[in-house]
Formats: sequence, structure tokens, C-alpha cells
Amino acid sequence: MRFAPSPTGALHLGSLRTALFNWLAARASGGAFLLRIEDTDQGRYVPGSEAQILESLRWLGLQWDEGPEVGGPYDPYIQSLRTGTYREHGERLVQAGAAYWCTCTPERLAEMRDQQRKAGHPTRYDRRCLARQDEVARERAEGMPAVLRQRMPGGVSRWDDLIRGEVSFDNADVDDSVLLKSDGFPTYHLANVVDDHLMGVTHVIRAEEWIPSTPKHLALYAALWPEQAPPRFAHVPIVLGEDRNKLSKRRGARNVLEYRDMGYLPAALANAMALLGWSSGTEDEVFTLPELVERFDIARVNAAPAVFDPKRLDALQGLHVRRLAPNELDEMLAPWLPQATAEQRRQLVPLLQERIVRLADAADLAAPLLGDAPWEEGVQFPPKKVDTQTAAQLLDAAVEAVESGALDDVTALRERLTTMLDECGVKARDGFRVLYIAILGRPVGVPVFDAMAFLGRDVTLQRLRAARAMLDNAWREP
RNA sequence: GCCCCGUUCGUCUAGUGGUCCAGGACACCGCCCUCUCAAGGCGGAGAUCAUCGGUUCAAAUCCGAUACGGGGUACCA
Repeated sequence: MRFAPSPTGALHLGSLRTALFNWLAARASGGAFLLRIEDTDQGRYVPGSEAQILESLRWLGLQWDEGPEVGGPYDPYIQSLRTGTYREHGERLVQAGAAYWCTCTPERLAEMRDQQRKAGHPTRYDRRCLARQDEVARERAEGMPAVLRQRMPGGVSRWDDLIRGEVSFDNADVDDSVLLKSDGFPTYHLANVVDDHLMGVTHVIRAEEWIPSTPKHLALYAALWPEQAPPRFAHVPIVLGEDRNKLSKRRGARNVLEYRDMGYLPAALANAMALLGWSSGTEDEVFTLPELVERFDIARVNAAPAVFDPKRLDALQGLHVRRLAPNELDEMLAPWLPQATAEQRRQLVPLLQERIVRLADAADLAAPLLGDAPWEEGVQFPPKKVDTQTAAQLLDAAVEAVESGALDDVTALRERLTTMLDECGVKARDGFRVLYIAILGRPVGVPVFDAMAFLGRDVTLQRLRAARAMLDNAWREP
């Protein structure tokens, strides 16, 4: 199984899923996962994108068995370093009568296609150069730019797609594609087939957009290695955005590294992507990577395109976060809470684990505990259903209790204050909002008594008194 | 234009001729729990299985046509 991205940009969710399915299929069957960089288009090459792709795969945990950096028996795994091989195979195709040189200009081709379309015919090369190969050879010798074209055989192409079952094409509808460009680089069709064969690829798992060119690949395998069976093909459906179009950067699709930087867990992202088009067949849906490997079967992948739902990713992410052992989460949170000491983080984890989705959420939740707690813009104080007098009384009682060491037993403190509020006729759920605002600066957040214990006596008293002072001010300026 | 692929709740899906007047998950709504927010538990609403026709005692499941969606049609991958 191989994943063969082209370095024309960062790794997006669509290609990520293709990579994931390849990796899972390889791991599930004990096969090798091979990574190959298809950089045969010099015009579209984006510097740095290759490194980004590798980093994305590594972050997700999709380790490749052969490929860049790790090497392997068929090194190099970068197509721009293998151009000699492609030319040799191009030559072999010419000898076998399966390819021919062509010197037609782009202008002529465009005009030809125009007319074919107008006449209601499929657009395909008219083989003008095939009929004048001697002349073309002369032109090439004179330095005229030329491309090598595949000579598509007649008949019907069919294959048993692992995902779609039998697919067939009338070869008369398939074009004589360019195999070697005039700059000497191969196109995908040639490079891909040659490399997959030479590298021993047995299963080609790629996106659906390759279905129409599979007949070309099949013809190439047959011409080059007539004795051997071509690899099996599995064409996975496209991932769509919420607008039902193919995910694209322009429409706000993010790349893998952006999800990492937002604080998603690699396991959650992989889980969400696996569930797009695949299901275990049971009602379980939350899986780690090893659990996916155990259950994955490429034949269970759906043929229909799937819409990516970020809400589903969030839900899965929450479940994965809660599944983590406290010390695992602790470790993962470290980069997000740089100002916290190891001990503080350890105390924070139980308060955060059930409340965060993205790891980045931890920073917001913990902010009032690790630094100042400025009051949220527009916060109502005292809050609804709590009169100023009760709020003052509550804060006074809290101050007094904390002064006499109540933070050693916050449960008792809570009970005391609850009783006090009862006597004032205010429900605890309403009254404690006063405390939330005083301590955290907003009416919601981590449990306030735990927060006070975390902050310690001095900071707690300071914040309670500050809130108390606000009430006095409010009195003086009605 | 030509070719190919697809079509089950808003979304992801289960379902491979009878056990499906279609099951689960996310999202949504309600209730419970509760110091807030979450988390968790329970419940609700939500799909004439794209449409039409055929095969069959029986069809979401098999066949055909139509519609709609998507992909391809490059010296991009």
C-alpha cells in the first residue's frame, strides 16, 4: 500500500484520509506502508510542503515503512530523482508499440478538442503524429519539442475495484495521454505505474478522481509487464465540505497542522477521518489508531462521497480527551499551560479533563487560576436573583471563613455557605455565582471551591475582598 | 459536449431478499444529576430508503430508465 502525495501544498483532510486508509490497510494486513513524493510538476512545486506533509503524517502517527528519510529497498522515493527510470520505460513502450512521439502544438490540440466537443465526440488526441512517425523523428532531431504519448489500445478495460466492484470503460473514450513531457519529466500516469511496479506495490488506494485514468494505467501495466497481474485498485470517495463541494483551501478547509495547532488530538482527528466513509459494522465509533487497525477493512469503505462535519470531530475529540489517563493529559497539556508548574498542572488536570474539547480550551479555563482574573466584559454583579445585601453577607462570611483556615476543607466551607444562603432565601446555585465572579471573573468555569483551594488563602482573600469592595462602591453611587 | 462514479434522518452511517412501517452516532430539544460550566444518565423529534417501472409470494436490499449530485475530460496530480 502506498501514499503518494505531490508536494504542491500542505496536507489537507482529503489527502489525509487517503493516507490514513492506506496506512490502516497496510497495518491491518501486515503489509508495508510506502510513502513516495510525486514531484514531477515543476510548475506547481511548493517549497517546504514536502516537509510539512511528512510532519503531518508523523504527528498523526502514520509512520511509513519505506520512503523519504527512512529509505528502503527501492530508494529514492522521490520521483524527481528517478527521471532516468521513467525515460527507459518510455523507450520500452515505444518499442512495444504502446507509445509514440508527438510534436503537436498546444494550439493545435486545443482547436482539435474544441471541434470534437462541438461534434459531440469524446475529446481525445487524433493520432496525427502516430501516422507520421518518421517525420516526427526528424523534427525531434532538429530540436522540436516533443512529448511521448501512450497509444491506448482498443477494447474494454475493466477491473474489480475493492470499493466499487466491477468498473469498466470503453477504451475508445480514453485519450492517448502524455507520458513524458517535453521538459523530460514524466506525467503521473507513467511515473506512478513504473514506480508502483518497481516498488512492489500490491494495492493502490487512491482518491476517486483517479477512476477515469485507471484504464490508462492498466494498459501501461499490460504493455510493460504482460506476464504479471496489475495491482488491485481501491478508489476512495472524495471528502466534501459543508457546501457539498470538494474540500478546498479557498472554502476554509484547514490543513492537518492547523488542527494540531488548535489542540486536537491526533487520535481524535484520525478517528473522525476514518469514520468518513468507513464504519466498523458495530455500534462502536470511538477508536484509537491501534483499535482502528484491528477493525479496518478497505472493502467496508463506502463508495459515496462524505461531508466532513467539524462538530463530529469535536464530539470525538471530547471523548478521546476524557479517555486519556490523567498523566497522559497532563503531559499533553504542558505546551498549552507554559506558566504552570508541574505540580499546578497535576492539580488542574482533574478540573479540566471533563471541560475541554480542544487542548487550547485548557488555557482559557485555567487562565484565572494561573494569572489575574479580570472581570469579563459586561458581567452582571451581583448576579440575577441575588440582592446586594445577600451578596455582601456571603462574601463577608467567605472572607471570615477563609481567614480562619476553611480552605483546608472546602466541602465543609461549601456546606456552611449553602446554609447561610438558605437562611437568606437564596438558592445556592444562584448565590454561588457571586463567588464565581469574584474568583474567576465570570459566572462559569472550573468548580469555584476547588479554584479557591488551588489559589490558596492569600489570592482567594484578595479576590473576595475586591469583589466585596465593588458592592460598597455600588452602594455609594446608586 | 463526451465518459465514469454515486444517491438510507440536517450530517456520518448500519443494513447484501423476509427478523426494518429502517438501527446507531453527531447536531437539536426536554428531563434527571448538580456550586456554575461541562461531563454523565434518560427520553423526544427527525428518513414515504432520489423518482418511476420491472423481477419476486416478499425489495432499502436484484434489474432498467429518469432525475439530481460529484469526478474526469491538461505537456496538474
